[in-house]
Amino acid sequence: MRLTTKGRYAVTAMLDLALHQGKGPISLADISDRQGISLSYLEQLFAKLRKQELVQSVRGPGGGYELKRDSAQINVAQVVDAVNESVDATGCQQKGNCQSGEICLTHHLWMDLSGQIHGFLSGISLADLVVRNDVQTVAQRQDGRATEELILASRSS
Amino acid sequence: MRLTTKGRYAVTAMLDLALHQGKGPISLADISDRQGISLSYLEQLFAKLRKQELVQSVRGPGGGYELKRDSAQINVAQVVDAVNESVDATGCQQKGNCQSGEICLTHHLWMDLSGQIHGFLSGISLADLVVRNDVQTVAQRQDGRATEELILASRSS
DNA sequence: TTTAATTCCTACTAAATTACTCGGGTAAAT
DNA sequence: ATTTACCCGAGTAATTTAGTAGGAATTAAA
Repeated sequence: MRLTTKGRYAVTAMLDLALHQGKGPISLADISDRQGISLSYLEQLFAKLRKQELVQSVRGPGGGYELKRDSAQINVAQVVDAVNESVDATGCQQKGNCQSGEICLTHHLWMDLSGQIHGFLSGISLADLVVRNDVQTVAQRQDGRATEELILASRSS
Repeated sequence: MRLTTKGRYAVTAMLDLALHQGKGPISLADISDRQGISLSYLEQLFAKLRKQELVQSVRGPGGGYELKRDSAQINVAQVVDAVNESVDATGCQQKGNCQSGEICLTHHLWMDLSGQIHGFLSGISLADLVVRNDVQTVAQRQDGRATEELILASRSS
């Protein structure tokens, strides 16, 4: 079962994209600033997200990334799956060869858990997250700070 | 979120204990043979399980481990928690300081997921697992093989 | 047409974690 | 006494994560 910073970063970045939808492509530099994720690392994650056709890119100045589908059509499980291998709690990638070719004592338990997690995460779309109160609050804080930094930067120039 | 071989081994070993309950203490060597887990590694895991008072030990010849509580009173979440730090999907150990002291955009999502996983695993006791068909089948295979090996060993001596 | 912004791509690396091994203890039964 | 088993701490190889580095390709705008 892998659910580490990698998967969390991916979901966070995708949610950032969903929140700033309709303003043209969003650059990874913006996401990096807002979410505090290293730019190079974001590039690697978005390479995978693009392969899975969850985002599309626009190159050149003013370019960036956009969701390839509507935010209601992208769920959290898809995003995590795109960057991790899978939301899988078994040790055998569900093959059932966990104990020298045969299934181990707890194989079905981990299969059930995997199903549970996948069911939960696939039931939550980016659109669902966007309208959540806690997400709105944090997003406002992040956008506010970004604006603040812009003002500070323009003053000092 | 950590759910790796470590946690799976712990649950498997505890289930082995539950399956062979009432036959006196079970040695780690037996569990190692049946479940294909390194003996030394099992020792480390059982040190933690003992600290959490999930098992008790009997030293000396004929010794081993027994469940400290009834198998119905021990759930899978407790076992995983005993060896991993926790079944926690957040990156901040639920402290909410994920983004430079404040909560990150997806904090509540991972809190919810953690709750979901914990709820699922804490709803399954060792006793529940023991009576499952798939567990029974594998247990029979494992016990059968152990007996077979005994016969082969006695023949070659 | 140059410049700058941006994605794209590959390789490398530091830190952490996992999944062990090793070597010696300590307690208790025979 | 000897053996069986738990107990304990240190060390280690492999893997993964998280991130760096450097550059090439693309394209909008100056």
